[in-house]
Amino acid sequence: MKNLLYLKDEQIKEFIQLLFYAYRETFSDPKEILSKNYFGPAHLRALNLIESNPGVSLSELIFKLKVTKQSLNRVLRDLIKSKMIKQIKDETDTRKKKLYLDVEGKIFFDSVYDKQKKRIFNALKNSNSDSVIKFKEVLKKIINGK
Amino acid sequence: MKNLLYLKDEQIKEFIQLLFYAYRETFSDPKEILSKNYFGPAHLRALNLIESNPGVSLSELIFKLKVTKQSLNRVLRDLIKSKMIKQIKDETDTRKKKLYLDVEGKIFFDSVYDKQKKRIFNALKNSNSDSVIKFKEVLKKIINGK
DNA sequence: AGTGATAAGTCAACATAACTGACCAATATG
DNA sequence: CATATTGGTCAGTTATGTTGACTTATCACT
Repeated sequence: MKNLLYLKDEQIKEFIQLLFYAYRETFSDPKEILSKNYFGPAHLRALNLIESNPGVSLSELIFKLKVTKQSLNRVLRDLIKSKMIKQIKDETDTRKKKLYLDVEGKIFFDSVYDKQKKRIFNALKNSNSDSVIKFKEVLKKIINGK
Repeated sequence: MKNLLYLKDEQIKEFIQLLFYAYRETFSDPKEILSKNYFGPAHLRALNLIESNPGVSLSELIFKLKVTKQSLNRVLRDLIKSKMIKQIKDETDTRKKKLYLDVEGKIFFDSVYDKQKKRIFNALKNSNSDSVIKFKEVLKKIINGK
């Protein structure tokens, strides 16, 4: 625990590379399915987040994706036009519009997720529950810490 | 080991989200330093790879980054013009040009890496050597497997 | 009831980084 | 010599991001 000698620059640099590859590969898997519907990586990122956070508002989505609302709006327009997502007014604050996958979107996302899932599942299937939890903890520390 | 009941869809979906955030945060840290030199994320990805793989050729870099040579060439032109990287002809195959960080590039990369390092280091400093190795193994499986 | 903040949406102009396709030159390899 | 490979370029296009300005509706507060 106390011995940090193994955490050399070369190790950390390798880590940075691995993060890049892992992200890129995971988000490249459904590329063909997406392009059939004229969607790109930006649509995938939005779909993933809306699916994981049903009822998320536009401003929350902007915060999570770290893009401008003008940029995100273009993507959401496409997704709404093709019935992938729907907006429902928040009851308590009617300014807010909550975003959900629409019926077609759920079907579509299933096929998208199926592609992404395989890669992660195969990587984790030989790890025990404890390793998976630890893995997530480190990822969360990377995200929250600095 | 055999019990995969914990590997539910929700867990895997969370994993996919965490990979997105972890990649984005790690590669956002040096944004300001980069923009001072009129560099963007594409330059960072190239710099990271050339630093980790000194002597890499253009075609190898294209393969690693999964972009077209036209796209990569624009980025490399910028980096060469500002003396960040240099090209050296391969002795055995003079068609190939090996890419290295140039003197200025090494100094510049140090400041870039310093930003990226903190996030990873802080996330891993409380993990033991064994966890770090396991973490890398899973990342590599994600990259290579499908 | 009025003021100011917030949420969503839009228009326009622009920058970055990706793409396709068509070429060319130098060099290596059979 | 013929062909493949490596690197480089030009031109045009697309996707996704940016800034800035402005509107509308709604909420929250005094």
